[in-house]
Amino acid sequence: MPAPAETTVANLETTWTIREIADDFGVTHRTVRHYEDLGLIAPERRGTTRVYRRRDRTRLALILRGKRLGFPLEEIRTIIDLYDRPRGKASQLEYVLSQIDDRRADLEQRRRDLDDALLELDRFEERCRQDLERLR
Amino acid sequence: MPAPAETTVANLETTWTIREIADDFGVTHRTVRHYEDLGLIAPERRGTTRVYRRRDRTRLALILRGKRLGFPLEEIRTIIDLYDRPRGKASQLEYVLSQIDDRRADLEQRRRDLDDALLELDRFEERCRQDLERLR
DNA sequence: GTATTGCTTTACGTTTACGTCAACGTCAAG
DNA sequence: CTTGACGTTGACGTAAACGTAAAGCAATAC
Repeated sequence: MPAPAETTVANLETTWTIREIADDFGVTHRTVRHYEDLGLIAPERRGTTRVYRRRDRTRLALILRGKRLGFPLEEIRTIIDLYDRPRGKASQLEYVLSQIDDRRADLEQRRRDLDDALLELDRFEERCRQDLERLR
Repeated sequence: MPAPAETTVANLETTWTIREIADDFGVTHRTVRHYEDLGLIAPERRGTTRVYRRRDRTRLALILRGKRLGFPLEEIRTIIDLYDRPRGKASQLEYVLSQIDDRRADLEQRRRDLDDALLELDRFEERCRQDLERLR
């Protein structure tokens, strides 16, 4: 009988170098370090070398998705901070919940824009297809 | 009996100054001129003064929506060009249709990202509400 | 041992998307 | 007729998001 606990531990303790995660996510190491400069990720150090773990990968994925959505890095940082912020007291939780509402409003505006753009694209394609039909 | 044709013509011929459309869309006149420098809009001139018409407003709306979606201005220009490109011949229409597919793929990726982000936000809010509940 | 490879920091360069003067033309109001 | 109010064209400034080049340490490869 194998010991899944051990492999789980091994997975959790798997580490990556800066070049490795950069390659994995299709960015340059310079980009990763830039995110660190801005405080979006904070890898451990073994001596002077950066050591990246699973949680760093999760963060990087969050950052890159935020970028695909067109958010500036500073705003992405506030989002990450929001997710990471300690929320032991009720007042802190209330604040976090209000922030969540703000973010949701933003995302839903984007979704409206996106759906509009897709609808327009559909109509435009339809017109093009009809034009093409008429040429035959 | 009123003459709707006249009011239609009047509407179509309504013009605006740079400051007016800028204010209407919540941007500065500098921004509008910047878009003109990049070839995203091309207002008429009465002498040296820019004269904006309905189609310029439509374009500006397109540009600003593109920006809210996080597209760079150069990419927005290619999109506008796509919509405006002459497509008399079949080969041109074929090309436009292929471009449409590319754009749709892009937009749908964004929608996936957006839906993921909204789902995460929902789950996070749920956790926060439960934490808040436990404090009572 | 030295050469290569990969990590590090420091620092300046670049592109995008405008902001911010400066200097000038023009037209209606006082 | 001059004073605003708005228009125009440069030209330079700036913030964000990295790119790039210089120079150094550290471990493995030969």
